[in-house]
Amino acid sequence: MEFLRAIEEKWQGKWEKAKIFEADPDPKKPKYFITVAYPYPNSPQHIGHGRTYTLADVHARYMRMRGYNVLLPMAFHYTGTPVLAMARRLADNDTGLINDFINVYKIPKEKVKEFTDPMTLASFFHQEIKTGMKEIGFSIDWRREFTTIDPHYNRFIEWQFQKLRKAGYISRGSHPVGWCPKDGNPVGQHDTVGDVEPEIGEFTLIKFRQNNLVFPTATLRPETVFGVTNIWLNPKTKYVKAAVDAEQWIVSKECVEKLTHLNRKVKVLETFGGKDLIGKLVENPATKTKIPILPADFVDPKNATGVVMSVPGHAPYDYVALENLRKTPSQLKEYGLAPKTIESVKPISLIEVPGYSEIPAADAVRKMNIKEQTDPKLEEATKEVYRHEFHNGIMKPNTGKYSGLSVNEAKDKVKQDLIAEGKATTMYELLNRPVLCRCKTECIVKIVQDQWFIDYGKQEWKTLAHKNLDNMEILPEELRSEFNNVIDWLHEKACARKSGMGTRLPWDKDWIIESLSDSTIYMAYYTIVKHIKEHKLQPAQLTDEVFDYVFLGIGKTAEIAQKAKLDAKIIEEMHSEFMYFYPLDSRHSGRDLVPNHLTFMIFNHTAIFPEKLWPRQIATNGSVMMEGAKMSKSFGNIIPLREGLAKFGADPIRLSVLSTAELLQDAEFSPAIAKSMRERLERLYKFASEVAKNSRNTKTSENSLTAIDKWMLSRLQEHIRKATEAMDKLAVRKAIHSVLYELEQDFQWYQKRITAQKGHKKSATDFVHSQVLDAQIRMLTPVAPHLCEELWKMMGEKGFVSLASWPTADESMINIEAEENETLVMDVLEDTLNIMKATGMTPKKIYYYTACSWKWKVYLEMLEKARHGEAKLSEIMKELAAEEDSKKNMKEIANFAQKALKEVNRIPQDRREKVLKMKALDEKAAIEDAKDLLKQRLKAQVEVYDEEDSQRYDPKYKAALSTPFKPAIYIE
RNA sequence: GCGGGGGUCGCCGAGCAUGGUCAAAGGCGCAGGCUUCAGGAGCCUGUCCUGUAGGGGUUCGUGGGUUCAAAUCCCACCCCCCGCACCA
Repeated sequence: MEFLRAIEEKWQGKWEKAKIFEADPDPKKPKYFITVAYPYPNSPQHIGHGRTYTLADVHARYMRMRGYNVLLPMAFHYTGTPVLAMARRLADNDTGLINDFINVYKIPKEKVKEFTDPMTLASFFHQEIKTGMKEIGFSIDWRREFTTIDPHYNRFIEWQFQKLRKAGYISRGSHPVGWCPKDGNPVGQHDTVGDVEPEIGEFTLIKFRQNNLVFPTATLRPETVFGVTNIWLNPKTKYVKAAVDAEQWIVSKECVEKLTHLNRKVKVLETFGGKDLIGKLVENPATKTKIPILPADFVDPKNATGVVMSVPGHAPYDYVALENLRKTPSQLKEYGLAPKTIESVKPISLIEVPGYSEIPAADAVRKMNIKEQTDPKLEEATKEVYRHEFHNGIMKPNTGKYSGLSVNEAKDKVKQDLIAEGKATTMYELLNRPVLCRCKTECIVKIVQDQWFIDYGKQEWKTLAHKNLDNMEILPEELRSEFNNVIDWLHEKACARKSGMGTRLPWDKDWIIESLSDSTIYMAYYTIVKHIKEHKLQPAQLTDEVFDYVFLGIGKTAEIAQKAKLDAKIIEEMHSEFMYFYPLDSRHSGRDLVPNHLTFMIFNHTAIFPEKLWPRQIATNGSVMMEGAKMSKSFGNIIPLREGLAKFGADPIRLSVLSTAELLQDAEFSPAIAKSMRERLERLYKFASEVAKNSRNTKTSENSLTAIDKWMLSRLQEHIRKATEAMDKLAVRKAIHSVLYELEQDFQWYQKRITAQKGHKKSATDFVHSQVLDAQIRMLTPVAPHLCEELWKMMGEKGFVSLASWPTADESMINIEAEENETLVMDVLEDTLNIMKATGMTPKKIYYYTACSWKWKVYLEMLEKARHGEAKLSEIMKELAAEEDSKKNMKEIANFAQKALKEVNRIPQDRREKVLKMKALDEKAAIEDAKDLLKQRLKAQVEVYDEEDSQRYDPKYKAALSTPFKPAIYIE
């Protein structure tokens, strides 16, 4: 362990000193520009974060070895509420959080106290994260580092927003948000107790009237207005009569504040108990019928208006409440209701649903055996009825012009019509209430006025975004359809808030641009920030005109430079560096950013840059699981990255997060995995040391290589090919498997073979070893760069392996025959073992009989036929019969052909081609060659004969059973 | 609801895009053996059923279909996970 850490530190030092990851424009080299979503410095990074960044680094390192001038920069996202919220929670003495900081992150108590200041907190974690990134060996060009609250960056964002505004993509309006009335702030998921997302829904308020008095019943199913039999009020709670805009409404007392937040003018005129209104009649605006107001305890005054229309035919709650009322005459009496009033209230059926009776609500209630209106099962019953009615329900004739429509269609039509006729209005309400703010106050819905939006809903903009996406590579490709959907769905996105850190809207300084909106095109900023720092430019010098020229080539440099009090040369330099590195070749992030940041990036690029500068690739990855649970702060199961590095080493951690899962999947991490990775690397190191000792100056001429050497080298090419193909798709797991495990398997077979083989030349072995190791080290470098640098040096190579080239498969070393021979040996061994198992024999001597030449000839002819479709026995027999020399043993041939044909027809096409290319195999020689190994593994004597060998020992006449690729076997 | 991903031999998990070499990689677990003073670990062998000759049978969520041939292609259904915003 100490040893690995020492290596890491050593090479990180060397890289930094040699500045090998600092990328400047180089016209002689193709460039490759990779960025990863910059981190929020509000807590230390953990191993989960490490995955995304490591993947990006591996990508960068791979492309560098493929000969590209790779730029991988990094910055820090101070914008918005994450940093602020963290500081505030600490200031509020959130003990859980403070404990995490002290115990999990091992931050000194004294230091944590200082974190109530957001800037102190941010800059501390900024450095912490940066150090971690260095310790894990990311190949970042640190000269380009910045934060999103740097005044220069603010200028850049201002420029971006002016551009968006001029393009007509900024709009303003009001929209509903979850809101804490006490804090006076919008609440999102992370602001609520239990991290619940406030779900905002739109209720339809249908205006039942009593003369001029409006009873706004809140419903999510306006189409059922035709089945209303009564209105429910909660008799035990307070209601008010209030002037709402130009009308007089009856609503629950609790509703008043909500209406105010929804921008209605509300003035309470009178307060009274719900029971005071029981028994009064109101008119249904849709049917003009007069219906009574009845009492129901299930009515929640906190939900919407607290006034509810009753549709007992289709709403289980209403059905049960009505039944309850009917059965308790005492209640009727209490509220002065005549039994006759109740008797006349009968469920009305207005929707026809297959599988249900006239009264679906009654069916559901009976099925679930619900007796009381307070039964929680009613929730489920309601959902069930609704689900069926929504999908399969048809409106009945008693719904007038909606008759025959599906519920699905009628729902919206009824709503729109009622609103248009002034018989209804709408009200936002939380669907999953109660939602509690962290301050324990119940949240409500507020309509925020004059909110600024980026209008991703614009059709022509969507078209551009689709165009970009269509020409982009998406890794993994499976997510493309999700991007397509997100582009279609997005609409106005609130882009500024009144609090937090960041850039102020240039035209309305009260607002601060929020973090998902100031992080959409910043990749461009990396290409110029180097110059800003180098020349110590002032923010004021970065005028909109300067940016226009640098990024878009608009204007004349001399004029711009003069106005900005800036050297024209610097503007040119920035422009050409931008033009060199842009467009962005690859964008990395966690897959959770697909529906927001990544898609915003696409949109904003298309809005601001010409098509040739749009991003070319997006690569996303899943998260890291720790013992089955997602690694995240709230679960308390995190391992801070730096702690992991100290414990397991950088290369093992890199390997761990990338080798256990492919892009889309979540990766499993555990100390055991990290440990086994470390051991795997240590074994490689040990082996490499051995090889290094032996293979200095290994120069072996090709002709001293034996079959098994050629086999190993041939296999090596296949592994190189596979690893390269995998890396091109960022299937790092696959690549690692190919390089580390599959290659290793072949290599172990090779070792077994040469160990068993008497007199295998050492020079050949050394040559093969060094070939394998050379390729293996190169291919492992992107994932385990530290160890590989060390091995590289050990192998006597000069310079950095980080800058060496990725190996390419050498076609000339691919040896089909050697591979087929070896496959034969493996098959023969396996078959023999199988026979031993089936018979329970312990063999003394084993005889193999390889197929004779005519069998091969027939076999190959069949293959040739099969190449152009299925080979037919009759055809082949005819042809064979025509041939002179085969006439003598037609019966034998027919026998064999029948068996072989079955084989031939199920061989895949590419293997057929291979076999045809190399013709008959010298099976006898192949087995002879592996005789030492076979003897050793089978613990028996081994003899090989050609089946037609007259000298053969064959007491059981097995030889005739041989077929190509399947020698006959006799064991005694 | 809308959208996305997924259901593989005890468990985890490849393979499915380009159907055949798939009873289906690898790891874990389990069983036996070797090694070690011991502990850990390492190595080897086995691990669907069945068979005294390399074979046969039944498997890849469920049910159909296409094909000489399907874990792999098509259709329907069931189940699980994730996202739906002003919040990163």
